[in-house]
Amino acid sequence: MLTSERKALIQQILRQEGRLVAKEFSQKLGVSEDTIRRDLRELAGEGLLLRVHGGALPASPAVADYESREQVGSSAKARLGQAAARMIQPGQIVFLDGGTTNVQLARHLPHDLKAVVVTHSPSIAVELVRHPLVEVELIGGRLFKHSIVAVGTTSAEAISRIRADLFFMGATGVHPETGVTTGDREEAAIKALIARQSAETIVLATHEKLGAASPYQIMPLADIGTLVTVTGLPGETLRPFKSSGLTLVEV
Amino acid sequence: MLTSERKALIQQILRQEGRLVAKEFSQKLGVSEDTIRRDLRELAGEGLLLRVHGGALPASPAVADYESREQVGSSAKARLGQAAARMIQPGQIVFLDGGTTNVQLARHLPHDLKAVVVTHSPSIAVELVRHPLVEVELIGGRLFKHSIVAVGTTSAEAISRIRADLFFMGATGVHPETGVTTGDREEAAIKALIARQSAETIVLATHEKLGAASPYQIMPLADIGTLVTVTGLPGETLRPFKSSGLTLVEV
DNA sequence: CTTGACTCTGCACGATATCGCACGAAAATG
DNA sequence: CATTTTCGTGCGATATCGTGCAGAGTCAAG
Repeated sequence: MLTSERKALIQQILRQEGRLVAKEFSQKLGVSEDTIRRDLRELAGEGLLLRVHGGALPASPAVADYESREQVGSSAKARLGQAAARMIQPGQIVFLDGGTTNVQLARHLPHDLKAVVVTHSPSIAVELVRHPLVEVELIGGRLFKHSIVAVGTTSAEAISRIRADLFFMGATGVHPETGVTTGDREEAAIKALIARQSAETIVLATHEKLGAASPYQIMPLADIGTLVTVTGLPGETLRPFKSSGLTLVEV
Repeated sequence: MLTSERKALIQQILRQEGRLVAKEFSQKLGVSEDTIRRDLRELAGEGLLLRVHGGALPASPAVADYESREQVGSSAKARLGQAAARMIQPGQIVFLDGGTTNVQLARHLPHDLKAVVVTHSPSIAVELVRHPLVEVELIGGRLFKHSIVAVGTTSAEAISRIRADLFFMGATGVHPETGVTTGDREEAAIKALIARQSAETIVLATHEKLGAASPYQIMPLADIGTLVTVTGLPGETLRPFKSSGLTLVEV
């Protein structure tokens, strides 16, 4: 049994049964527990499963994950969201991507702002119910549960019929070389499509995303119009972004 | 049973039933009370639940949940939702309408149920993120904020491309003469369309909706397949429904 | 063929986590 | 106030974890 075969089997079992006990599995395969534990550790390192005491669980697109992300740097995200909300002019058509930062944006939209918000995120849509003057256009499609956004051809088709003034994009990595990246291929494609349909693309990035890279590229750095980030970052972190031609906003 | 599984189960039970008794739960799982208490303490430490003497309560009841708790008959809605959830067979394609009762339905879907859920309600979509085996298809369109559902031609077009086995419909009035009614014209039209695309339409109605009528008719009573309502209603209220040919389920 | 670098695996061992039990404190109950 | 239930903590037994290390196998260069 090859290591990669074993790892593939582990993931298959997690998908089918929703859990895996290290001891039990090692006996079933006739290898030592250590080997299994090593596999589990490595897969967990790649984010492909959730390591727990005694075994592993699927890297659930589950809510625990999403909620924990919501709390990471929440004050910074709130600041970013607030600043971004002020960039919207009355009457504009704005596309809001999913993600916790954009939820903050939605939450901080001025109450007297009249605008049209297009989104493929049901979380954003629910958030905007409170804003009486904002008209919400929901993009449908297959729900990608990890990010809680609609993806797939249905979404792509709906998006291609819309032209927006601004697009507030979420991303898991913003890097001078690899550009703007995210963790899912299909999500990356959808984000790129939305950007093509929008006059200007604005990326909100907390400090831990600057200089980070994820597997799938959405677009090169040069295609972003504006990058909004927090103040107080070291000059060497920001220099490559400043020199790449985009507008850098620190809040 | 892994520790983290137990903790996940605790949170699920709190979402579904709104409370958990330590002693009772420990017996159900066959572990000591101490273990459960430890779990509860740790989860409470992370702010994931509210520790109370004898057990635990949900930490931050979700908005829909909170609202339904304040209304009369919240437990009735939960009961209806629970009963409706059991009517779904594995592998079926189910259309879920918006509304608080259907949120309860989504929350009570069996955790091991593999099915496809189609919905034009972003609230339902967000709720279903927790169900790893349920594939969610989101219908897009203009958001009608009062009911938090997507409506309009975009939605209609998307709906017309889908055929579902079951449709769980929400309504504000169910009356022997005026049929099933709701408060918005466009919403009524969308509901009627979904019903046409579905093999069977099931209406969940709490007691205050039976015999009530709203301005816009969705469909006559005869076009409903099943009406699910609570037990203990007077015979004269139910008689006209029983004689109209639909299946009446009391839970 | 030999050698050396590399990977995979299993074992040993100390560190950590989990769990049930015991006991006194605190809270609910009547 | 007395009784009962529940709670929190300390403790020991057991399970699980991570790491260091050594043996076996692979592979390519010499």
